[in-house]
Amino acid sequence: MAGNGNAGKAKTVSGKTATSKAVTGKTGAGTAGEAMAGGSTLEIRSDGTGNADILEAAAACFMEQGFSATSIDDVARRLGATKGRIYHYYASKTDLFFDVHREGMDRLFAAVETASAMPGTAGSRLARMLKAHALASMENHTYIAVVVQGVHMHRLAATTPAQRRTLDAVMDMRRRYERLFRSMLDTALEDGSAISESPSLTIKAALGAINWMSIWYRPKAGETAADREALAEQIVRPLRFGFEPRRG
Amino acid sequence: MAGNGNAGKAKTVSGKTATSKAVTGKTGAGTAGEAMAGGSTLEIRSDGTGNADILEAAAACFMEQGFSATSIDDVARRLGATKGRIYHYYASKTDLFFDVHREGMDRLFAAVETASAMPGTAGSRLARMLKAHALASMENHTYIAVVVQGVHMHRLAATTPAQRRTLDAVMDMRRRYERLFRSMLDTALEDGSAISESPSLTIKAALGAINWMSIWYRPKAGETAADREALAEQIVRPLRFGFEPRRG
DNA sequence: GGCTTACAACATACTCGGTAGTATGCATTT
DNA sequence: AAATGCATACTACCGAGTATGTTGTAAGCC
Repeated sequence: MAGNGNAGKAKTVSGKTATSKAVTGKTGAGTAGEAMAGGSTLEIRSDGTGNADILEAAAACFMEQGFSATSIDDVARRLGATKGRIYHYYASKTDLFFDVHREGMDRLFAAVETASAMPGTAGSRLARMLKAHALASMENHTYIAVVVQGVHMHRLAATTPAQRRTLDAVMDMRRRYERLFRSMLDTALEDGSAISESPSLTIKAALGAINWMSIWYRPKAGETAADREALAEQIVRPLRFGFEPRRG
Repeated sequence: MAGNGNAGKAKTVSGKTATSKAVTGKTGAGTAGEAMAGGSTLEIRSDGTGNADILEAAAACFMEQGFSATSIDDVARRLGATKGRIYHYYASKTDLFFDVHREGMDRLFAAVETASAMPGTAGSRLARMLKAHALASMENHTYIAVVVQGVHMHRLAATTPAQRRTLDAVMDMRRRYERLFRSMLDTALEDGSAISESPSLTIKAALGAINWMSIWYRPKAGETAADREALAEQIVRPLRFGFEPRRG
């Protein structure tokens, strides 16, 4: 029963001893301990028609009220639906949250990896990545707000058994993401296109400055892509050059 | 009844139509619209013997689990006490949260205002303030984690009537705090001890980078004051000089 | 200095609304 | 006719706030 090849419809489940719907590892026979890129341990429906709306509504609710203050009924209400619809796709509120988180991370990865493949010195590529990160954070700010919240989810959802696994996968995703920036900085340090006394903290400072946008940034009415572009540029500039005047 | 000079014991209350304990504005007859530094609209006991422990426990719980996931019983359990003790001093969970928030802001103000009074160019004083902010954030990281959460409290606790006032006071405190940095940067821009194309975003980036520490920073076992000093220095440095190499 | 009174500083016991999760019903599609 | 894609109805529990009881202690009185 568990592990049949039916890849058409898999409810997002985490733990539980239930009989029919407990499907923890789905895509093929995943050996425990795998950490594939992009595909976490939890899974959604294949065609994202129904879920996209749910994800969108959930992301908005989680952003506005936070995880625990958001009720499933809140999400359903925003959808113009009821709990039944949500629980048809997700086994628990936590699973829903993690799926929003995963979606957000996916979008970040896509944006930043594209930027990292651009030509130029490692230093300028790092700047591009930071700008891409800022831009993606603005364009998907509801999802990214959830991603930010997810950092705190260390002990919170550690209740269910295999739910812990999905959380580990999410945490791993975060680490890999930060490593993307870190390794680019290391390259830049080697070829002299960047300087840093403590690369780890330099990255944390830069990413922190941008992630903090999820606190204060809200899209203005009539905001254009050019506006966001300018904003991203202006938030990255002080990180590149600092506020100390340059002489020479 | 309301507004008597009894400054010895005032329960922290926000709204409510209750008879005996509704004391919203206490220190003298505060005209509505005042924005005094340090003294918010809500108030605690004068001698902080009993509350200090409550604040400490509450800050720890709020940091670990967040506001809405923390129950009053959680705080009481950490205190080795019961609800009764907490509700003896605070009228609601929200009031408790705001008091932790206020305490955190008070400590930040104290640290940064001291730093801003130091000699040197405006640019170097700004750097000192940022470092002081980082240091205070580490030394009071439980409280500061609550302060960070407080940013999201816009719509959340807007339920009770006069509770809204205390929230406004808190928000005002935050703005004044950021303005401390902003005006110092403006001074530095005038005398040429700092550069910035967009002062507002430069401040947001710098403060964001440091505030983000409340996400990843946790005191190590056996950590010394010198360790924190070094950490503060290393987090501020990239903000001053950037990661782009300086020529000349 | 004893006695009482009153209040502070809690603990205990209870209410009651909200919420996660479940069970089931029902229409539509395949 | 079987499964999908929901909605409706129900349960069980947790948690905020309240009401009330209990103990220590300082104050007033003689």
